Amino acid sequence: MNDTNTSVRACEAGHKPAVTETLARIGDKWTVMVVGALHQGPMRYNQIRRAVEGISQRMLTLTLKGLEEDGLVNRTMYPTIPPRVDYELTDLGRKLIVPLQSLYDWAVEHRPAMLAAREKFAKKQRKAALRQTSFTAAK
Amino acid sequence: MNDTNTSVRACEAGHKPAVTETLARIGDKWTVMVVGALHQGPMRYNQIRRAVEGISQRMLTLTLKGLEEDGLVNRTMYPTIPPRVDYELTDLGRKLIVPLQSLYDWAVEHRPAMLAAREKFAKKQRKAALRQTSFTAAK
DNA sequence: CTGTATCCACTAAGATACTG
DNA sequence: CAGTATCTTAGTGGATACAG
Repeated sequence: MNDTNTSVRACEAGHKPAVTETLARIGDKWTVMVVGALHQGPMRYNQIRRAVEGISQRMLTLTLKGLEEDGLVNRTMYPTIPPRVDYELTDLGRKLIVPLQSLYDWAVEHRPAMLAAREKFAKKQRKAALRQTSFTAAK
Repeated sequence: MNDTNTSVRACEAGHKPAVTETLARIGDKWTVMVVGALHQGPMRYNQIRRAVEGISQRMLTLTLKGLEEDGLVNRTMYPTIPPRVDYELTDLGRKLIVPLQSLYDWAVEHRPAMLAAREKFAKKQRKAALRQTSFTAAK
């Protein structure tokens, strides 16, 4: 979501910046959730807000602006009273769903393994901590 | 990288937390780059550091610890002098490369479109800004 | 060589209040 | 309804120094 000042010079090799930069946008937590919500069709501001449930106005506005800037969503404003603004995925945005979906699938499929690994890791850490205490016990 | 306190209750529908949580880990900038570097095979600490080029010791250590905790990389320590520590992707980590790759491909393929969209957006913003100045001119 | 610990700057994000 | 503005806080990340 930030400018490309700090992120870009982080890596110089080849076209890796492309991934980094792109991931910085679409890998963002709120971005993913908003795109996910919008997947179902065009939505209004407060509809998205309710769908995502937990996002603040600020973050929703920023996220939508970023997505619009990158041509991933289309913003249509009806200057009626009360005002009405629709957001919908562009072609580009819809294409993004594909890799996002595969990431989603990976997450769903391998989350048990990750949780198990974390359990196991925690146990190893406890044993290591115990070994430490026996050294530092006196103090 | 944070705990699941703020993130989880953000969405309530189905198993969406899985994505959120997982994305928080693997969508991280450094995580992606480290996994990418490790893709080529087992590497030592400073090898990774040089490969990623731009990562600080702190972030590399934190990233590796997170990856190890989630069972994505394997850490092998040889208590020799000087010490030597190898990191390599686990099976789980190698599987992660697949969706990551599709995201990478998406980034490479559609980055031009995104950049173009950003250009176009900037122009629209400039016009809007000009309209503003004519209103606020006096002040 | 492979880390850990401390300090510091920055900014991202939430809460709140206000505008068109 | 759809935002914008501002304040405050918590976390991220870098630099440096030091330890095993």
